[in-house]
Amino acid sequence: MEIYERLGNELKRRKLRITSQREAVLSIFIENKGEHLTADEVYEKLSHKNSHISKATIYRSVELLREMNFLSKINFGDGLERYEVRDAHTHQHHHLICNECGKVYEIEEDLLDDLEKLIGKRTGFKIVDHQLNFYGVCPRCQNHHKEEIEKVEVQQVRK
Amino acid sequence: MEIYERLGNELKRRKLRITSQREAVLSIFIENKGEHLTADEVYEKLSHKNSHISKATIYRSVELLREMNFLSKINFGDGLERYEVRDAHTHQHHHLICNECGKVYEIEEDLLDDLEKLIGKRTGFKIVDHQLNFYGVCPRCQNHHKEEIEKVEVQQVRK
DNA sequence: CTCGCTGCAAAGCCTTTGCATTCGC
DNA sequence: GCGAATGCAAAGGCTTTGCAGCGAG
Repeated sequence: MEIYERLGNELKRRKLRITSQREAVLSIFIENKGEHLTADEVYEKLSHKNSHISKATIYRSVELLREMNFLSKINFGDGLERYEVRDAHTHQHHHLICNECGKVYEIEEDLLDDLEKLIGKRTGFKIVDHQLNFYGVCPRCQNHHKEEIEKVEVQQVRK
Repeated sequence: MEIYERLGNELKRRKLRITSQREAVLSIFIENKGEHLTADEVYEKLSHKNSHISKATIYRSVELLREMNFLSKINFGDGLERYEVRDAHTHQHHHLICNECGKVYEIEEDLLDDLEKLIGKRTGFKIVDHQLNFYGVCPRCQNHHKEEIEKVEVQQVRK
């Protein structure tokens, strides 16, 4: 089923209204699949499309879309709340965050399905979602370090 | 090695100063192992010990302690930055968060050591940390749901 | 004695809220 | 037309920052 149709159905089911703003906010996430957008970034992207929706409405919409499972909330520890489309048909994916440059890489496969089931069984939790972040230093930043060390060594040799 | 000694050494190594405030902040985490404290909670716990340290200093200290790997920063999606002691000798643990009551449970074992190594090898990242959160409904809240449903059914039968 | 650290208050930023107006149904 | 949703501006809450004074080395 098409996603905007699903949105309409879900809103009806909850006796909420189908508004252009709600559809527009969802459209930004669909057009930017794979990005982890903050409310402010959604606002900017909408502005560029000459669609002026107030920030208050964006905050209200992303939270609603999350409750209806169209979006996932993610957090990379930078103090901002981010959201991304949640596609029921694809696997969950995870994030690899570089502590130095802040860049976020994605790991496409979901390696935690079995783990999730196991933990659910063992704890009695009805688990509906998980979020896994790895933190480290990406290859690029590792190379920069090496270069700096080499520079220092060269300078010491020159002394 | 004792942890305050490690703190002193690490501060010296970085040519920073050993202050009573830094030790006091770390002490709160040691005395509250297993809790996930916000800056404000640290402030409150210090006040109860008649140790009045300004919030600014607490924010600066927890961030420094994190950089030095004495603390881990964790985020449960409630808009607050939390920290907990990071014990090099014990395994990492994960969090199980109830979407209804907000309670956080801990899963003691670390199931991701191998996964971390695998991903490091495959991506070239030098991974130093990971954070895994599961979200769902805890057994207690599931029971409340059942009771509510039963209530409704009983009322319907009575009609 | 020097320079880093702290405390205080103010500023900054992201997010939420109150309320009048608009608009879906 | 009714009640929900939006927009605006203001408020709220957590965190950071500037700067004077203090204190570790």
